[in-house]
Amino acid sequence: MGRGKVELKRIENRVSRQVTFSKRRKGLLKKAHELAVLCDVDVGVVVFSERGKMSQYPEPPASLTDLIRRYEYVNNTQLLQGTHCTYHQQEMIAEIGRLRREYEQLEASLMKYTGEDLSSVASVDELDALEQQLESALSKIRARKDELQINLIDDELQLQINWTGRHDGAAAGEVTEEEIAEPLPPSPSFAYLLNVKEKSAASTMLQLWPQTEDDDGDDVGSGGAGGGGSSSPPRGLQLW
Amino acid sequence: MGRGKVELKRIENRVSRQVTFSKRRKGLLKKAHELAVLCDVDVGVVVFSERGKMSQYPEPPASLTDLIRRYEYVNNTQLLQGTHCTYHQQEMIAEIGRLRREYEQLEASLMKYTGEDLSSVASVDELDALEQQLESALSKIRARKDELQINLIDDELQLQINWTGRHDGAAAGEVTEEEIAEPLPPSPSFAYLLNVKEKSAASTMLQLWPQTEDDDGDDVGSGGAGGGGSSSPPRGLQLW
DNA sequence: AACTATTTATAAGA
DNA sequence: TTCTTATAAATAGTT
Repeated sequence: MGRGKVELKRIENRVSRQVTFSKRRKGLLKKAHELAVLCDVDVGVVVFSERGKMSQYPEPPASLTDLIRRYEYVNNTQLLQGTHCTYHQQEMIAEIGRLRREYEQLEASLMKYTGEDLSSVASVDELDALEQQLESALSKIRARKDELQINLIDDELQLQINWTGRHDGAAAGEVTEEEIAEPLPPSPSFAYLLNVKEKSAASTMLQLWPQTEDDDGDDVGSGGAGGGGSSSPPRGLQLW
Repeated sequence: MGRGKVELKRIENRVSRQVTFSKRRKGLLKKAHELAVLCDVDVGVVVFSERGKMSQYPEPPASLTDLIRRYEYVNNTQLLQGTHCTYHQQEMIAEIGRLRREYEQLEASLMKYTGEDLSSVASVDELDALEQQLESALSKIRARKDELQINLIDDELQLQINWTGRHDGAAAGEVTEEEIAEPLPPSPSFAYLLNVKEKSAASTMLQLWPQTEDDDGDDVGSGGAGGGGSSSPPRGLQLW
């Protein structure tokens, strides 16, 4: 369904494959939900992305687990006890490899921008491009600086006005508040590095625990690494 | 899709429900298959009819079982408790955490140098410092550019001299060689990212395999869970 | 991420 | 169940 037929074979283009994956995964989960609701039956779906991220229907792990139990019962398969650490370990090893590679690339980039190591920039053209980028960065930085300084001046001005004019504390607060440079918006695009919420940026992501919306439900077993840590994170199995 | 919209609620008519179930189950399994093939990912589906009959994707129970195993892993449902796997896993988990954090920091730095995200640079002083660094980088880049260009000119000059003067190829080679920008010195300080030689830089390093001379530190994961791989690597990736 | 031309899926009817 | 057909949905390619 789309601008052309697709033959049923692996999409070779990495990007198309990824895009198609997103679209179709969404579609599949929707279909699963519809089937479950319309026909009042139990449906379970698990999808692992190429990078190992898992999606599932039904949403909360609990139900899928139930389904799996049922599946196992039907199959007389007894596998929730196996001694299979291997698979997960493989994933972790792969993850570590990926992270190292990405880290390396990033570090190389940084070295260029810092001028610390230009050895990877062999051509004049590349140097030109880099130069331009740096100049663009510089202008942004200067703009930001100006902005900050103007804010400071504004603030002082407001302060003076408030001191010389009426002494209304509340009003003063509101006035200055508006233009204060947003202090550290939590840079959402990197959230995934700490947490597992965001999807887009995660070129490198090994899902070590299930994704849930606001979560709490997953009883992954407090045990884990540090053992105790029950207080701080509301999400359990916080490994680091 | 059909002659009328359907609202997403249980179909009350028993027969319609049954018919719809058949059709949609078929559709769902087809979609699952397409997703799996097109995007080269693992997909698992289980459907229980009202009367308890089970359908699944992939077809032979074996594969779905594997998927379920994977699901169990991802959910940590029994991970981290296996007595003998635990130690290495803990190390790997810690390693992954470290790498992610370092990656994050690096990425944030890069964003500053690129000017893409200055939100973490809140003070004028910091901006000043950044500005200076960038200017320093720029001057290095320009120096490097000049150097390259001079080399080019030198080369041409030498060429002309060699053409007009004596035709001694070897001598010409030596003269120009001196100033040619060192082509990609292997950036030793990052060696640890690929290999495990260097110690100094390794703020983040988990030894995953024994140190050997050459090595290509890539893709550890190929070996699959089955892992009969006693033959291939002479150094055996002895992880646990 | 949004758009749209097409292909698919499927509801209803036979 | 299966076939047909009108229509709703999904989505491939594009921007």
